[in-house]
Amino acid sequence: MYGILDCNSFYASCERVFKPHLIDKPIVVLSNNDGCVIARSEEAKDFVPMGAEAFKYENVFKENAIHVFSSNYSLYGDLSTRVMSILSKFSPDIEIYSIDEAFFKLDHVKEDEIADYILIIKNTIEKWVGIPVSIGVAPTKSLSKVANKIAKKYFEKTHGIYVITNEEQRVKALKWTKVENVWGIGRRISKQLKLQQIYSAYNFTMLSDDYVRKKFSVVGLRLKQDLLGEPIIGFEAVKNKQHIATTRTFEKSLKEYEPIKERLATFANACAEKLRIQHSECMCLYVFLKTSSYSKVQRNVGVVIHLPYATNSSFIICKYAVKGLNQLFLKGYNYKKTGVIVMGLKPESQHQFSIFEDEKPKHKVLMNVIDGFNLKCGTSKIKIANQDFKTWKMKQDYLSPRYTTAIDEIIEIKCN
DNA sequence: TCTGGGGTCCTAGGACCC
DNA sequence: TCTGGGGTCCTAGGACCC
Repeated sequence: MYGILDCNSFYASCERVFKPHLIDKPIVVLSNNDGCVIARSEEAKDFVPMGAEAFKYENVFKENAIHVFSSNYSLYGDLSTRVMSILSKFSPDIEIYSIDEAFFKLDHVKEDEIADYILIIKNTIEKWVGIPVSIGVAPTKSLSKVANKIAKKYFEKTHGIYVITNEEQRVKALKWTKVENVWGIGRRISKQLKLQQIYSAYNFTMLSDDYVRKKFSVVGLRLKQDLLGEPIIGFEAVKNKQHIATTRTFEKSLKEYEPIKERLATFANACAEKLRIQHSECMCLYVFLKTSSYSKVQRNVGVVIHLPYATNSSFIICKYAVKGLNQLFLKGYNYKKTGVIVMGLKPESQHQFSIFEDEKPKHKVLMNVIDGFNLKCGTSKIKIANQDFKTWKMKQDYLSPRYTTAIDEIIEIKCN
């Protein structure tokens, strides 16, 4: 049996952990630069759609006494780690699927004890971390997702947990599930399915293999079989990333070359650091530069740069990223976003030397020292010279403290 | 003035090999 | 009129996820 644990309104719940007076109050959390809504508590869902532009909804926030937060990834990341580590005490086999979700196996639990067991998991996490969660269990991953939806939807009845064990429950659950809510069926495919009068997940599983295969490829076919109760979608091992991106929208648009170069250098450096964390090197970079997609005058350009040898040196990646920018930058535009994506990743251990290279990959020792120092003394204490001394602030007008990861932002308790 | 930021997998088609 | 039968690798684009 597969379980999926999903934190309820995760970012909003994180904000509540240290502000318990917000329990039962509507909360929204905004994206970087306070751009749009990326998380809503249950209470806020009726007033604000997902992705709503913050500046358009200011009045809605006020009128409905909605508490607004800038995203605080230090806090969410740390609380996520705590949730996952508790879950891993209850199951030897977990697959962290996203910041707020994890699949886990329950082979070690007898079938008739599963419901009790997952209730203990749920209660423990709520008690130890303070994050409410929902858990669905079923014979396959895609069915566990369905079970999870039921657990959330009928909270009063299910207390946030639901188990699909037999065929009757499976069919009932799939008949209840709208086809567009199936994990793996997105907007395009659900639209096509509805044109064929396929409205429920159950209808989808009744289509012929041939038709599904032809129309939606092996991906669709695997999903169908998984929904039928045959575990086809397996556990994913933790793998190194195949590409790594660092991209940001600027708070205000930038016209001049220098500040954009600084941003890009910082992003290139960040990519290099991420590469070193997973012990990979990259063979090429993609650099892009764009104006706001809402502005009248558009410039939206990118370039792939092949490196002479695989590297994860901040200096080299940065140097080539700036070379890319030099090809892309034209004066006279209001640029709003730039970014670097490193691609063609290879394990460091399989470094292919070239005839002109030293016996050690470039800057390896130096990068080790820099990473070690930054780890010990704080991120970005050592930067490269293309970067500014100052920290670029994004718009974060509603940022809560990093209660659990910064000692000077730790919660204060006033005692009489 | 204001509109995140990451990822994955699959397929078709082109270019090449024998 | 007719023109085989395998392969591989790479890329762009489309679909999906959070």
